[in-house]
Amino acid sequence: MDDGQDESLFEVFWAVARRLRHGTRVALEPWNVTPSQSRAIAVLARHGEMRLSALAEHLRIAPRSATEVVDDLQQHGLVSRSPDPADRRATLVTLTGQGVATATAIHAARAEEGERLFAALNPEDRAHLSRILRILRG
Amino acid sequence: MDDGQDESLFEVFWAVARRLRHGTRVALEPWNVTPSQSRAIAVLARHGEMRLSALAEHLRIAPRSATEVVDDLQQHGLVSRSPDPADRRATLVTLTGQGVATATAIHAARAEEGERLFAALNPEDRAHLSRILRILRG
DNA sequence: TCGATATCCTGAGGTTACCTCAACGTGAGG
DNA sequence: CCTCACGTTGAGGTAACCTCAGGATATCGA
Repeated sequence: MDDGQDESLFEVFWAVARRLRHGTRVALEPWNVTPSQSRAIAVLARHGEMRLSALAEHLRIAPRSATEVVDDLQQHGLVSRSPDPADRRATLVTLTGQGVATATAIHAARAEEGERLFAALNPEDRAHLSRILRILRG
Repeated sequence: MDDGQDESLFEVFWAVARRLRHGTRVALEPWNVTPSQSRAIAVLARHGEMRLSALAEHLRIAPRSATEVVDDLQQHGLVSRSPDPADRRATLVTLTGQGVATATAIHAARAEEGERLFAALNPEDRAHLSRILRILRG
């Protein structure tokens, strides 16, 4: 068996990830967007207006599923559809003003949540963690 | 904007978590158990025979949902139901021999997957990471 | 220029993993 | 022994994905 040092790198990492996930979920509540909606908003905020199919690719979901996510966001007034002038088969998805506002608010809330968790570390450990995670990210 | 150092502790952590999750999913494929089934098996392997309701509590799902997970596992021959002699309203869920074997195999596969990811670190960084994660776990 | 073929989106309907609500059998205290 | 609580399950719902098929549009080869 493991002596408890080894077994844990995996387990402990998961435990911390769970804390972070939980915190994020709570932080997202005020905007009542679902996680998948929030992912879509983040993609649009980062890359700007794009086709439904491109959004699907970014989210790694089927195009048909992106249609549904966009339907929901549109109903909440966070995105708008418009025909792509370059290809009338395609529809472009764009963040509305409210969508942009929501995107930045969510981003800030997430950052703050991370901040809150990582606040337990002294600067030196933060530097260590940052460096090590970048190695692991590959 | 952030200078890329701060923004990332959160983001980079997620990226690593995603890698770990993906790797685990792949590592679990050979046993074709779903993630929720694997969680249930892990709980039973760790704590032994228990009531459906207790299992539900450990998994943080509704008792009714635990029924379904156990149905699936039973159909795959990994657990068995038996009436609780102490309270005939309750049913006890027990890992079968095959269930125990699957549990240990999955545990080993997960550990190996973690090993594979964390192998990129030298012993010193592993120690750092382990220590820091334990702080964050709280 | 025009037909064959490919691409983009969406309607219809399925799956998975959860949920709530109500009912049935059983236990326990007054 | 009667009421009330508890453990489990049937019925039915939801969210977020999926595939398949079809209509509209683009593109390419002859």
